[in-house]
Amino acid sequence: MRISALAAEAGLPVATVKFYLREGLLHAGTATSATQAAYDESHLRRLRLVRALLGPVGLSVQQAHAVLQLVDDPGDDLYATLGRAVSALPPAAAERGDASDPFPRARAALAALGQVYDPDFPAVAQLEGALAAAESAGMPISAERLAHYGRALSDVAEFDLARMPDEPHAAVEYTVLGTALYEPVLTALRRLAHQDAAVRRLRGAG
Amino acid sequence: MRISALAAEAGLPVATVKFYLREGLLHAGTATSATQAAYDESHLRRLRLVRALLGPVGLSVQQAHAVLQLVDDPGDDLYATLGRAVSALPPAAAERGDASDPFPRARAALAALGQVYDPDFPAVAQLEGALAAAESAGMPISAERLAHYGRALSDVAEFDLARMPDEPHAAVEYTVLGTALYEPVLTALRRLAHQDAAVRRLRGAG
DNA sequence: ATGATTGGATAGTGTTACTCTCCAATATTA
DNA sequence: TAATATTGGAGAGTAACACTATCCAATCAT
Repeated sequence: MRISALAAEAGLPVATVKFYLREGLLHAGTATSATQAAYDESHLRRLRLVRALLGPVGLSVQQAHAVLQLVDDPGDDLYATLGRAVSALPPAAAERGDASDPFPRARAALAALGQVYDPDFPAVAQLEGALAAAESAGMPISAERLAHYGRALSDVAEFDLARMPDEPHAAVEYTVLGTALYEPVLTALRRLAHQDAAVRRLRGAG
Repeated sequence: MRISALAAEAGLPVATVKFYLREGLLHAGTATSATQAAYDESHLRRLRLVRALLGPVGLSVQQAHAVLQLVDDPGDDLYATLGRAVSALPPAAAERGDASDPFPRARAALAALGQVYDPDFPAVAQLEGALAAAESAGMPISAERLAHYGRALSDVAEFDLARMPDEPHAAVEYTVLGTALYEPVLTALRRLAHQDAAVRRLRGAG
């Protein structure tokens, strides 16, 4: 398969495929001569993944590159790799404040939930940022709400973890792509559940 | 309070505050002369909200404008206003396909969950887009997983709905800002719950 | 043999979210 | 009151981003 066929199958302009090659989002084809290379199914699959990450998931090219690199070759330390990979995904995290207690809101929240607090895990900074944003926007999150949310999402996490593959490479792919691809599903489902509940409530009232 | 004081309190350059005024994200101050205007607490609160929407929540200026306009004056139809407001938030939705069945994946998913399917509600298109992205990236979402996620988020929705104010204006503000500000909290909590579950699992194994 | 296509490089485009500069009118300070 | 600073408003400029277009000599297809 040459580049024009690849681009056509993926539904992209050739120029865009070349751009992804240059940016390292897509591995090069096998050269068959000085001015020709062959592409296969793996390139097509990768292109579809790239499009999903750049489009619906909303990653930048840089973020997608970071994520794909970790999926392609995860290091020895599975735990650290997962942390790094997930930190490449939006939303943006808070900067760490006071050195002795960099993420006070997140620390308190996790303590209340009875969960591990590790300031080096990037999602902690994300939680801090999200809590701080809600607070500064005048809609702070109550402990009660946090507890409720935490319970619901622990439930989701248990489900996901139970289905995580054992083999490290597959585990990283599952975790990273699962986070990137399934989070939008979760937010859409939340909104729809809201709508559903609202409709039932209006019906009951009307 | 003049513009320089307002900007200083909000921690923003004066030029940026002027930019928000131009873009309609911030209401004008009350003019005290041809070249002076006074700003008050309401402007400061609004600036904090705008920063939260543009920063951690990740809205574009356009999206933030749309959201704020609906919060500022919601129409008569509460249900339609909420739909419109939430549709202004990311992630991007799928385009509707075949006219007779524009969102097949979302329709099937909602049927399985026993929830209302209304193709005009924008979150349906978001769900379709997210499901399609996962599928085309090679990680389709099983019915089992969807059911599990749906249950967990219905739980979240029930909690939120029970706390929704009765007065229409307040209800729109609660729903829209709640969605914008609390969704990042939910995704952060999901990631942390994963980490927590993973740590416990590694500990158990090691 | 001849026209089209390729990989590779470089430059250009449209969008977004600011940021800078300028202005005459007004405030503040000396 | 004179000198200096700041204001609201408008327009142009900028940096990052994700492509997109153009060009080239080498090669392929017919």
